[in-house]
Amino acid sequence: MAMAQVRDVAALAGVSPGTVSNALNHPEKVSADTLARVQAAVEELGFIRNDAARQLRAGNNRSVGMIVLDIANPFFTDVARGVEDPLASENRPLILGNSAQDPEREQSYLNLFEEQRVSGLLITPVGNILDRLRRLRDRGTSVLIVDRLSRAKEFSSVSVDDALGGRLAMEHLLSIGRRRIAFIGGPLGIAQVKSRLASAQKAVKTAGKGEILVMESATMDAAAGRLAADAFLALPERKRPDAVFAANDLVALGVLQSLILAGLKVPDDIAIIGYDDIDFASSAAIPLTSIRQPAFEMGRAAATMLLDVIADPEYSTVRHITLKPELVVRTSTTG
Amino acid sequence: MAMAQVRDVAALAGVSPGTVSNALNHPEKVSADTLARVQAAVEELGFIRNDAARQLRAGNNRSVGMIVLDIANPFFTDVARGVEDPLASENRPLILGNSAQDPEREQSYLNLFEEQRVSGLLITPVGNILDRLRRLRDRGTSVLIVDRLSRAKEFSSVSVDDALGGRLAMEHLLSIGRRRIAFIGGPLGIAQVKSRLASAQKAVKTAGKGEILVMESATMDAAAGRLAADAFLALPERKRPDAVFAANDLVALGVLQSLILAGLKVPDDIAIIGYDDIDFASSAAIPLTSIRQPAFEMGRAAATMLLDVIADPEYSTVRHITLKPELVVRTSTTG
DNA sequence: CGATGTGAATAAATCGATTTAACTACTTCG
DNA sequence: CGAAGTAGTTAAATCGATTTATTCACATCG
Repeated sequence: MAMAQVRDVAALAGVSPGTVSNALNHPEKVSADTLARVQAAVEELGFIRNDAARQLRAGNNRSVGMIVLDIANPFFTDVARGVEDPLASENRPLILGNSAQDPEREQSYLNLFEEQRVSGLLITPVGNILDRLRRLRDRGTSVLIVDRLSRAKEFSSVSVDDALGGRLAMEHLLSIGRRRIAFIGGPLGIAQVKSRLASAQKAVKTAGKGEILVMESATMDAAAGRLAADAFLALPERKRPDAVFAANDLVALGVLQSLILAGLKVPDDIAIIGYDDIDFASSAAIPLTSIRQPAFEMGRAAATMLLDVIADPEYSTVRHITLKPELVVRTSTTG
Repeated sequence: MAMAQVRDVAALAGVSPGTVSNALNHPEKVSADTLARVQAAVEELGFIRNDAARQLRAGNNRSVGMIVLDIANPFFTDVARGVEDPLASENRPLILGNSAQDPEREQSYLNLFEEQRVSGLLITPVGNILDRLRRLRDRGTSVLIVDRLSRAKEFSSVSVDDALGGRLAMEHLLSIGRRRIAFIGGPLGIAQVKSRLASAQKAVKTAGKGEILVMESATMDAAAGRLAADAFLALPERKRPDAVFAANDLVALGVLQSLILAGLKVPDDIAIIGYDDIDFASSAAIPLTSIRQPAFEMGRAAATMLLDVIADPEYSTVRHITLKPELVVRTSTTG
């Protein structure tokens, strides 16, 4: 009933507590014989070490904290899955927090992680938390920004090239002969959305043909897509766009739904391209062309890089990894 | 640079470390004056307590561990979101682990949680881990099973009534006049699937009309749905089912996709009902009728119940909460 | 042969907060 | 007036592992 401690293990194995600790953490410092006896004793007593005590003495926590923007968004769960593996293989627990885009929740997770003295932090920031991040870093926690190019540039980051994504989408639509293109997404204040739109507009300018109709939305879900689609469906037919560039797949699916309901043919009447390439893009009634964001790979890269920094905080310099999105062509643009 | 400790705070506030601790943890035991001075000192030094030390002395960890089956499944992320709130309001961190249905990963998270002496554990078990759970419980961790009715009945649980769900689905299909119904899902070894199918069959027997064609699938994703649909589309028209009961929404969406591609009308030719009512069910090209599983509520109920048990482990008895699923009718069954 | 070195084990110090028991300075009341 | 109680503080013990400095036994070598 009473929980076994090192001293119990030591007694059973006929050695001192210090030796037990060595057997567990530095097996090479211990003779083969004692190692075996200690392991047997651990097994017999079902000893599980008290991590709080270990941590207090050793000073460092093995776990890594992660704060994601929205756990309900498949994109972020993919990132999280990518993070898991590299950490697991170093036997480092991942403490996952969901800020749900709420700066208050973000703060409270930061408090938690600071109290726990986590060795690393992966974060997609919401609020203005540069100071907090600096303090964490000064106190020994390695910090890495995910899916944002930190403006301050003082923290390493892993992100996806939104400008490239916007250009790919637009060039594709232009290449299949579309000229009146509706961009749906928002709010435009979000860096990602802004960047995708800007480079889409630049692509139009470069090509010297086509025009973009910006339809800002308040959210980025299917409802927003339906709303926008219904809006342009109300226009006289010759004023309607012949293609839609949706800032994410949820919006694109909403658009698709409205168009089908209205009896229009996709892509013949209106082509649609989404963004993210979530699983549902390919299994939609009309499979959706999309810009694939390497979410899983981003998580993996972030975790790997973080582990490097943790291993050698002094040596490591600030680095920014930018992954490339790619165009995935499906039926919704090339029936 | 050096991290502030209680003793620094104490020195600055002109009190003893013990008083600082009291001010932080039992404010009522301290005069208003000292409380203010301590708080000011904490603020000034940016003191953040070392949780490992706290935990070691206090003996208990505030955090709660959770092991989900599959973080990529929207159903489980909804459960997790439901869990978050009640915990957050008691200021208890949630450590989220993803077993990905792998017993090994499950074990490694159990090890972690045991080392951390988490105060509570929410788990949807994969492997045979009754012994581990018992040990955890004996050592003071409150254990609660999520989305499974623990066979052993010795652990409290929160789950959804699959038998009711299966019946609701089948009664609905029968009530709109469908008689040849394909059940698609699998593997049939999974308790949930088995239970949904069994009660669907029972509903047929009770109604005295209709028949069920069981199509077992290896997985529960859109691809499995497409596969099954293609299989029955190959049949001569009069042998085809007039309705599909898919064991989850992903499968249902796959079926829908194949049917539309084949030029069939949903629901006129074939009606479809899914299970889970994930977000994408309502935003599909043809909005999907489904059995809504209260995932968020289940998470919420689980967390609330767990907190009760943690608060009073002696008093609390084993309880099993079973939530009711409900039928959500959309276009895919009643065009 | 005595000095030096090496591998293995141990005793004791330590991490940083919380808690217990003891102490003070005041009230209250029989 | 002295006993008993109370509110506020503090000194010191404590949680359970890891680590450091030390000891010990034994081998190696000039």
